[in-house]
Amino acid sequence: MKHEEYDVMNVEGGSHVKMWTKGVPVEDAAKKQLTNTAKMPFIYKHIAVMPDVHLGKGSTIGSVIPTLGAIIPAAVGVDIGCGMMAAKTTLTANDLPDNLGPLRSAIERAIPHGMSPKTRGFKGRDKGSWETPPTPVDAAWLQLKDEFDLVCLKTPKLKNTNNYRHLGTLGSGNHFIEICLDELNFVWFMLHSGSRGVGNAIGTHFIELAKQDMRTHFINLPDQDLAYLPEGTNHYDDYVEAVSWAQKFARMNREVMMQNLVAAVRTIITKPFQTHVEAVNCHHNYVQKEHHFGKDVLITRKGAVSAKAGELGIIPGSMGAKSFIVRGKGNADSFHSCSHGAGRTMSRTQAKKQFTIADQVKATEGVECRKDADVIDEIPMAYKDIDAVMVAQRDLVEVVHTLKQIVCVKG
DNA sequence: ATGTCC
Repeated sequence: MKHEEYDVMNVEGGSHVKMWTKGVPVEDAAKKQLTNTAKMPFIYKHIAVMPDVHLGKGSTIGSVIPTLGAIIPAAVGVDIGCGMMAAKTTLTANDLPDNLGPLRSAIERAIPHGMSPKTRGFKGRDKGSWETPPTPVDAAWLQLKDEFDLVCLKTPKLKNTNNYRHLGTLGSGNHFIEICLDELNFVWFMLHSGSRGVGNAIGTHFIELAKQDMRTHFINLPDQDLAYLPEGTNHYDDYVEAVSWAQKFARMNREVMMQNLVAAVRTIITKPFQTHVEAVNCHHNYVQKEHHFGKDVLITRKGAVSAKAGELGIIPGSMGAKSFIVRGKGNADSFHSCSHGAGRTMSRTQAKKQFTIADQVKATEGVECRKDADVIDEIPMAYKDIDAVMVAQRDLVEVVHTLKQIVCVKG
């Protein structure tokens, strides 16, 4: 008899919750949130929970929510299409300079990062968006522009975002750009970012519309952020179109950044090298139509990665910890999914209270990165043990490469 | 996560 690698939580009046969390801690508050989501009448089969699960807004981060006939915009959230991209190069550790500082500076100069204050003249400059977007941005925007005009008709505030000037920019928070070494000392480029201002505008617009629709139809919910859009309504159709465009923007955002990252590295390392020897570009915060157990359904992955049989994905560790390039095993019960990281064990506020700059310096030894007060919340000790997380999902993915970061740029 | 016109 096959040994099941997941635990099952039964929810009265709701669907099952299958949890790949053996050997990793799960907060009670996260279980409560999963129970609320499982009670929604349009959940298809069951909810799948990844080992990095933790409390989110409305529903947990680190979960896969299959739905039939409705969509929950707050489950996708505001950073629509957030995800990872990684590319292997022909460079090895020996090709890198001893001092990695100039390499980090070159990346910081080449790729806008941090917030984009809309007010012009704020502290004299706008770090987070392009003043004059370079050629790769124009080429990418040409593929997004026509649909952008259509989505603007349904999401008016989209016109007032940075949109074009945000394409190929990092953002802030836990978005980052890294140079890593794999187990054979090959150099990889890796980055984490999403759909910037446009996904935020689309996400907040439809989350608000869904909440309004619930009030109009007197539908009571255990949590306002489980407000949904039923299939067959205009709002549903408009959201599906808009969310899909934001996801396309996010994927291209990462591609453009990767192009500019490679160009920036070439200004420092003059030895010729090839890139994209292996390459992965995956969302971990998105919704799309997929086929599971014989039906076309909507799969919302909120902090989870697609892991079809043979499909490559990226599971980043925290700053100073290992990251993994993984290959999916096509596990049907997980709706072909895996975790999107280690998962937090404490809030950012708690981490800043509990740890010092000295702790962060020690934890990120050997990594060329910021070590100031503003990045203490990213300290590895605020995250679950990545090795335990990988063991808990061994029937979902296998590890192809183990990466260790040596340069990290944060927004 | 975004951006400070909520």
